[in-house]
Amino acid sequence: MARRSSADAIERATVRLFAKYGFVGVSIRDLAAEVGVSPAAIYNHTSSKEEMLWKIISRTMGDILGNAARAEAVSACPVAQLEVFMTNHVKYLAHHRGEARIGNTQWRHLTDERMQVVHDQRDQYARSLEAILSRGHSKGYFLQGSVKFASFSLVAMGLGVSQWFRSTGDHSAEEIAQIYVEFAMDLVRLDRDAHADSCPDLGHPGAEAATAPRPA
Amino acid sequence: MARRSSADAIERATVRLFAKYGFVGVSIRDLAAEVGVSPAAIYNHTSSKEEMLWKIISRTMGDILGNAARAEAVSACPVAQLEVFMTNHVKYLAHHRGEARIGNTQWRHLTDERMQVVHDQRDQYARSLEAILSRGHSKGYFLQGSVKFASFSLVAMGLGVSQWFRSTGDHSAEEIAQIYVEFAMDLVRLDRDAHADSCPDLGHPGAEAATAPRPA
DNA sequence: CCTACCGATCGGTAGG
DNA sequence: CCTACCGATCGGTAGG
Repeated sequence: MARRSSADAIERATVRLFAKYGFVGVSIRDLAAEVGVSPAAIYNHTSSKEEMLWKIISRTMGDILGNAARAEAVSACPVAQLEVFMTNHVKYLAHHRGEARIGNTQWRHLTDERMQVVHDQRDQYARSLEAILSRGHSKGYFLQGSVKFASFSLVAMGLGVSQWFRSTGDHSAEEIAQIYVEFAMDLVRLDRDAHADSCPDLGHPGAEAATAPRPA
Repeated sequence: MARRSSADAIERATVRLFAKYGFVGVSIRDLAAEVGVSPAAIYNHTSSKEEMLWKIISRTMGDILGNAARAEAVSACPVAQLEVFMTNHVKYLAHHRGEARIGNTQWRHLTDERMQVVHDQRDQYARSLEAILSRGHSKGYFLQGSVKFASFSLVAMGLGVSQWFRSTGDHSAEEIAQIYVEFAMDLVRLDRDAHADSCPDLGHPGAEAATAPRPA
């Protein structure tokens, strides 16, 4: 795992330390020591500490909003959309644990305008999942009517993954994502018969798993 | 809402500010200014800043472990235990939002031994929920076999509540707890027939809701 | 409960 | 990328 450049090494150390000790709990001197340069050298790669935080958070928010957009684009069927959304959600948070922690707990240390941007993006992410659940409920695929709370729950479940996931554990991120897709389908109360009867995109990815009778 | 004493006012301000800006992001001077005393006066009520953090976290962990113990004691039936566990979980986290945030994100700023205590308590909490799910699965009430991940998911869902809940919102904590109990029963795939057939504690609290056919 | 202060550390910069 | 340093702020204490 060769460090390609100081910029890279600094970015990686920043994510690791901000995630562990928080933005305020990490000094420029801590970062410099971790990378093996002088404190002043950090400022060759950034204009301020807050800029480092913003870089991490804005990239992360962009990533997950991209995942959400791809989930909505994958099919006209809310079942397929939910499956892809949840898969992306869990896999991203498992593979970007530090970024997830930072994005969720450290945005209060951004300047006011940036804090507002992040707040709006979080809102947009939750609302895009909520929209999937709403459409599925309208079509009669998802019997669960509390779409707002269901949406919050599914988002929170994924954030939980970012807290305990270890790539060295018994399950890969892929396997965990599959389990969480199953949890999601149960939580929204997928009606497999209703879905099989009127799916607008027959044969979409996961349609078989979503309509086949469940193993006892 | 009269402040009964400075000690009380300091404790409340500490929870509020630690939850919002983090342990390292709040200075003794911030706390003093919030309460309206001099910085030095804070030390009439505590021996150190870390002691203030420990007081909040240890009390909170004790509270939720007590909730978990009461859930296991309420009945011999895992369905009743899960219902009570989830109700307590959601209601406590809705009513102690600041403490929940602090307990979940600020324990890294405790001394090593205290950090270990909190780590063990978090483990114990998750394992007590996991034990309920395991017993329910063995008895054939809960069809979901991924009890570890289901347990993590239910804990994370509750932590989500502590992030967005407002007592001024459309739903009371009680109402939200009921919805989340429903989510939990769906996520573990409660088999209502199996439960009605062999519940070891017929007539336990919630048994009716847990066995009655679901409204369409 | 206060004023006044301790040494240490902070984010950031000057100058090379 | 470095050494050396700036003013500000930190947790905590002395002395009353």
